[in-house]
Parts: sequence; C-alpha cells; structure tokens
Amino acid sequence: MVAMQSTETRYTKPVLVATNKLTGDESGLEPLRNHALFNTLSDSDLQNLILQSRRLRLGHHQLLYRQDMPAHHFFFVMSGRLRLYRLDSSGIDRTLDSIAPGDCFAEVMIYADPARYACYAEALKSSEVLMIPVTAYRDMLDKNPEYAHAALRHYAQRAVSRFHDLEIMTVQNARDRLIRYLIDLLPNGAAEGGEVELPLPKCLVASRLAMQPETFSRILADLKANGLVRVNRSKLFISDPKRLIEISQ
Amino acid sequence: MVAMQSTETRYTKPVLVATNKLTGDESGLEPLRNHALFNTLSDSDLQNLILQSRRLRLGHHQLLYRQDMPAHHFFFVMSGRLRLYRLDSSGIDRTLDSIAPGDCFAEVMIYADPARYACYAEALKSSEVLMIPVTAYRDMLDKNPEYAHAALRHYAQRAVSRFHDLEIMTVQNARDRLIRYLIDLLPNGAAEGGEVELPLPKCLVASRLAMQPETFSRILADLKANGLVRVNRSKLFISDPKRLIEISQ
DNA sequence: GAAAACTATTGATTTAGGTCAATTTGTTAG
DNA sequence: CTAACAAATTGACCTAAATCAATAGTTTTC
Repeated sequence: MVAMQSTETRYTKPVLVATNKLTGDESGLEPLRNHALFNTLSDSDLQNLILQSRRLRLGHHQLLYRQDMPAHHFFFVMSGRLRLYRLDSSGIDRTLDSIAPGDCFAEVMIYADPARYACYAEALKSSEVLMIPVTAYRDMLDKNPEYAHAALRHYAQRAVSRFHDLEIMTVQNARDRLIRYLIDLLPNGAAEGGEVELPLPKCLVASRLAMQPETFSRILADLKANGLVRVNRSKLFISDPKRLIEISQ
Repeated sequence: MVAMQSTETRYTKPVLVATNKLTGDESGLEPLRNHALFNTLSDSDLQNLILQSRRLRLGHHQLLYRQDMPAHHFFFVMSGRLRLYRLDSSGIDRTLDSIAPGDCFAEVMIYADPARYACYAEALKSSEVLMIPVTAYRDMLDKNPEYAHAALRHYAQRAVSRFHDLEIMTVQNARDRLIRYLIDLLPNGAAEGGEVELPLPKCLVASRLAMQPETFSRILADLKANGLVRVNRSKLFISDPKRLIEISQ
C-alpha cells in the first residue's frame, strides 16, 4: 500500500548483461580445493570441470544474472564480493545474501527444477568468478556417485544456514535482529569477542535485516554509545558478545 | 532490551519428552512412496528402512524434540500436523515452519555436521510420525549411490524453499508479509484464486511472520473489509490474488 | 452442560522505527 | 586537487505496529 523508498535511489548500478570474458589462464583456482563441493574430487575430474567452466571478470556493480533467468551455471567466487538480492515490482531492492571469495552460489541450481535463478546477483566490487555449467557437475556426479556424499553434506549445510537466516528474521525488533546478525559474523559464535567486517555496505546490511539505513545507523550509534561495539568504517570491534546477547531479548 | 510478551502465555504446552510408542503395524505407509526422498527406492530398500524406523504417536502439543538435541532421527508425517519453532532465553516462542502429512522434516540432519536439531518440533494436534534413523538412510544411500540424485534434488528444493521464506521476511511491513504468505498458500501461485487453510493457528501464523497476533487480526480484518479475502475460521477464500499482490508494495 | 482455558478480536494508547530533509563524510573520476 | 557523487549520519516528524486492556468466541475438561 505504502510505497517505501527504493534503495536504488541510494545505491544505483548499471544494469548490464554479463560480458563473458573468457581467459585461458588456469592459475588461482587452488581455492576450489578448499570448498566442500570440490575437495573430494580427483585431480582429473576437477580439471575436467574447470575446462568446461569459464572465468568471468565483473566490474563494480555489474549484474551477473537476473531473477527468473534460466539457470545453466552456478558460480565459485575467486575474488571480490557479490550480493544476492530481489527486486519487486515497485523497485524495492532487498538484499538476501553476500558472497565472499571461496564461496559458491546458485549451486542449488545443479539440482533445482525448474532451474531458474531465485534472485539477482551482482558484484559489489571488481570480482572474479568461475562459471560452472550445472550439467558439467551433474554429469560428473552421475559418473562418480562416490562424490554425492560431499554434495549432500554441502546442501544440508546450505539448508541449515538458510533456516538460521530465516530464524533471525522472525525476531521482531530491529535492534535485536542487528545484534543477532553481528554475533553471527563473529568467527566462533559468541564464545569470544573480536573484530568483524560488515560483508556489505551499511545500507545493504540494513536492507538484509529489513530495516531502513537510518534505523541501522541509529542502532549502531546507540550500541557504540553504550560501549558495546567500537566502530571503524565497516569494521566493528565487539569486545563482549555475551553482554550484547543479554541486552537483546 | 524490551521484553516482548511471550506467546507461551497464550499458547501453553506441556513440555514432554517423546514417549516412543512403538507399533508393529506397517499399514498406512503408502504416502512415503509419494515423497521425493523415498519414491525412487526399491521395495526392499524401502521395506528395510521402515523396519529400522519407529512409528510414533504424538498428542496435542506434545514435544517431539528440542533444539540443540543430538539428532539421530528424521521424520515423516503420516497424519496430524506439527510445527517447528525456536525459543530464546526470554521465553519468546518464534514459529518457523508448519509440517503437514506427507512432509519430511529434520531430513537435513542425515548429512548435517554437527547433527543437532536447529529448533523445537511439537505436534499441533494428535499426530503420527515415522521416526527414521539418519544412519539407516545414509547407509542405504551409501550402498545404493543411484538414490543420491533424488536426495540431492530434494535438498536443493528445500534450500530454495528456505531461501524463499527468507525473502518474504525481508519485506519490511507486516501487511505485505502477510499478503505474500497468503499468496504462497495458494496451490498454483497467484494464477487463480481459491480457498486456503491456514496451516497454523492465527497467533502462530503471526509469530511466523514476525508480528503480534493483534496486528495479524487487524490486517486480516482490513483485507476482509476491502473484499480481498473472505474469512471463515482458519479457511480463507482469496478470489483475486492479483489484486492482493497489487495492493502490496 | 457448565466451567475453565485457550484463541481471537477490538479499542485506546504508546513507541519503535519509517519518512523526509539537511549535513557530513567518504569515494571516484577527471 | 577538486568536483561530483555516493554513503552515512543526525534531527524532526509521523505512522505502522506493539502494548495494554477488555471482551467475545471456541475448545477442552470435568
């Protein structure tokens, strides 16, 4: 009913179709070896998969795919950072996930039916991704059923993690959602404090947490004033996560 | 900071540990055949799985498992209805999912590591579930790698559906979240209208959508007043879903 | 079948957080 | 280095939704 202000007016981007720059270079792919979807593969199977894939360079704010587009590929991030978001008809842009080097995304498209991207994906800065045909992975897995175990484990993990994201969003107030989000950024949960870096610009963290940028800013200012976080640009220092958890709820 | 009112004060339940009633009866298990995780299994493999499983009867509001409990089983709903929810330290009860006959739940625990339930599960009414050891399914899949494909497809579908749930929750206002939720209950999306039944009591739908029961009631009353839904207890008739979508956003 | 216990609804009031606007700070491009 | 632009912050104000409270339906129980 009420038209909310679009984040697009604050965070404009050129809407481009990916210009599949292909490079023959095969260096820099070691990180694949550390990912659950690839670390059990034999050298030759991994090599074969890479040969069927393309390396893609994406500029700042470049769009990789659109929601509802047929999904023929999934992606592995080699460098940079991306985000997943949805656009609704009124142009409101809602950020759903951020993706870092070493992560895969849209990998559920390997087995999704119908295989259509559920959201947009764009580079938040200059990034490099490996674009892997879903058929290449599926065929390899058909020929090597022993790889299924790792894929199942990865998929299970993905489902659990989405469930967890959903859980945070059922928290009714903005402050507590933000606190939960920050706690999750800490490497070892709430066990000990530390410095975390926001994986998205603040206005997009706000969007991810279903609040306005102004609200995000005010809550963070308040946490800062209460000595709960030290803020330095996109880096936050959380000395006492337990206290943070206490004041939420 | 602010202590929100617990839904527990409105929706109390006896907290019981499941009293694993075992019945030798093997009738009524045909619905398993229609589920993606089982429909490709040979008769003997399915039979073997059932033999390792237990049939469990749950009373109204009976608790099946607790969050963080080690997960040795996953479940198939034969009759009744269950819900998944989380409790936080202040006792606020947040509903995350509802489960109907023919559904599986906690099936990601087959491959999760660590395998601990991510939430509570309780029967919303008298229900019957099949309690399947995760090791039984995993072992069967190890012996029959050809079954992995179906499991991967199911897991992919689950991840997509959780992603979609998350997407709804990034919608900032309560009315539009409710409208999105209602649209998703329609069997063929927004294509045509129809009658839908709320899968949860209204106060729990409210919890699922991160709003208060009063807010839910008022929004529904308003939609009703505008001729957008006809309400009959937990059954809603949506004549024109397209119009409903239009007024949201 | 009446009482008790939930569940839902409705009204009055308050408040968290959205909106609008102005300013500051940071970043990119020439 | 400076201009232009984008992002973040802060203040003033307003509205959606939470809270508090009372009532009215519904189930369950005895």
